[in-house]
Amino acid sequence: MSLRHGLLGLLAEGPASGYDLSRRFQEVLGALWPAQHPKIYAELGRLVSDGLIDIDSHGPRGRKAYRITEAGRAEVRRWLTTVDVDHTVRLEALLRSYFFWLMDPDDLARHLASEAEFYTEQAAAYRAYAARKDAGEFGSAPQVQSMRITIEGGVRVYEALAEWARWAATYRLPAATAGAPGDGDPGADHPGGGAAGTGDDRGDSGHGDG
Amino acid sequence: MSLRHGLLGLLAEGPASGYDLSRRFQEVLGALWPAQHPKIYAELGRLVSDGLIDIDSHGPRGRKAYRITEAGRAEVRRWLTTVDVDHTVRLEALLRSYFFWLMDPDDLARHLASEAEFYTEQAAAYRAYAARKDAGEFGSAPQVQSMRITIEGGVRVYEALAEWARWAATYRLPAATAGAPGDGDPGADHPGGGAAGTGDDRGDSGHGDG
DNA sequence: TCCAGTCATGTACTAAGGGACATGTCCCTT
DNA sequence: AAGGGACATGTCCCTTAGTACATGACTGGA
Repeated sequence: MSLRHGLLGLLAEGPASGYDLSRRFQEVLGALWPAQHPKIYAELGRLVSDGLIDIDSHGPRGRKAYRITEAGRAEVRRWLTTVDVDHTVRLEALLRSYFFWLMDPDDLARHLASEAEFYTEQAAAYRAYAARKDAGEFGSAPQVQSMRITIEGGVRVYEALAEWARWAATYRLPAATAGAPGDGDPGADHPGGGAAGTGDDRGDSGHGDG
Repeated sequence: MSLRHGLLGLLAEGPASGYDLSRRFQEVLGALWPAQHPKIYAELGRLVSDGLIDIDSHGPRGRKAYRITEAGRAEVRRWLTTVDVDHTVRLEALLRSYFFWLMDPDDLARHLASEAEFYTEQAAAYRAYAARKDAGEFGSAPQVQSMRITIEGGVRVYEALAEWARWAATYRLPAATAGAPGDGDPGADHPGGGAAGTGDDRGDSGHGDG
C-alpha cells in the first residue's frame, strides 16, 4: 500500500497530474521505489473514491490535476507516524551471490566488474543530484531538504553495493584459487545446509520410525 | 522468476525438501530475498513438471526430498551467466524519507532512532554470521565461500542504511531549525516538482489552447 | 501539411507476493 | 495417555507488480 501513500505525499507538495506523478517517481525515487503508470492511474482513481484527493483542474489533452484533501493529508501523516516501516529488502544481486560457486571464475569476474560499474554509476548519479541540491539549485523548501535525505540514502546504498562487488571480486573462492571445486573439507556442515548431499539429516530420517 | 532459480541453486548443493528450502531461505537469504513456503511448494511442483528437478526420496510425515537434474543444473548456470541481473530495489524506508518534511520533528527523531537501531541489529546479525564462517565453523566448501560473499553484502547494505539513518537524524530540516516550515525560499523550483504549488507548469497549462 | 515526438490517460492480461486456512505426523515430556 | 511443539505439505484467495496494448491531443520542425 506504499504507492498509495507515496502519491499522497507527492500531492501534499501541491496539485499534480498522473503524468507528473509518474515522472516524479522515475526521477529520484525511480531506483528506490519503482512505480509504473498503470498502477498510478488506478491508485489515483481509488484515492478519489476514498475522498483523499480530488480533481483540481482539467488541462489540455485530457490532463487532470489532482489536489490532496484534508483527509488525505491526515492519512499520509498517519502512515508516516503510526504505520510500521516495511523493512522488506529484495536484492537479486545478493541472491545470485549465494550461487557464485556454480559459476566459472572468468564469468564471475566479468559479472562482478559489470555489477560494480552499474552501482558506481547509480551512486554517481545520486551524488550529482545531491551536489546540485547543495549548490542551492532547488532552493531550500522543506520538501527539498527531505528530498536531500532520500538522495543521500540512494548514494549510500549504491556505494555500499559497488564496494561490495569490488570486494567480492578480490575474495578468492576455492575454485578460483585451487583450480577445481571440492578441495578444502567439502563434507563440512553449514547452517541449514546440513541436509545438503545427504537428503535427510533429521533423526526421523528415511523410513521405519514408529 | 528468481525464486525458481534460487531453489535450483540451493538444490545444486544437494537434495532437500520444501521444508528444508523454506528454512534455508529464512536464514541467510531471509532479509535479502524473502520467500514464503506456499510459493516454494508451488514452484517445486513446476520444476518437477519441467524436468529440472525430481524426487530423490520420501521420508516420514510425507517428507519429499528433491534432487536437481542435469537440465536443472544447466538452467541455473544459464541464469547466472546469461540472464541480466534484475537491479530493482524497493526500500520503503527511503520512500518515506522523501516525505519527512510532513512529519513533526520529534516524531521524525524517534522514527530515525528506531530505524537506525533496526538496521544496526541486522548488520550485527550478519556480522556475527560472517565471524562464525571466518572461524571455520561451516568448513570451506565452495558453497560456504560464496555464502560468505552474500553475508558480506548483507552487512554492507544494512550498515549503509544504519549510517544513513544516523546521518539523517543530524541533518537539520528547516522546520526543526527555525521552528516552522516555510522559511528559506519555499517558492523555488525543484526538478519535476515545478508543478508543486501551482498545479500546472507546462506551456499548455490550464485550458484554452487550440 | 505531414510527421515525429512528447504529453496524457487509460484497459487488459499475466505473473508474483503474501496472508489465512487446512491437515496430518512424529517426538518428547509430563 | 495426553498434549505441546516442531516437522511437513499443501490450497485458496486477495492484493500488488508489471508488461503489452490502445488511443488520442498538441507542438514544433521539415
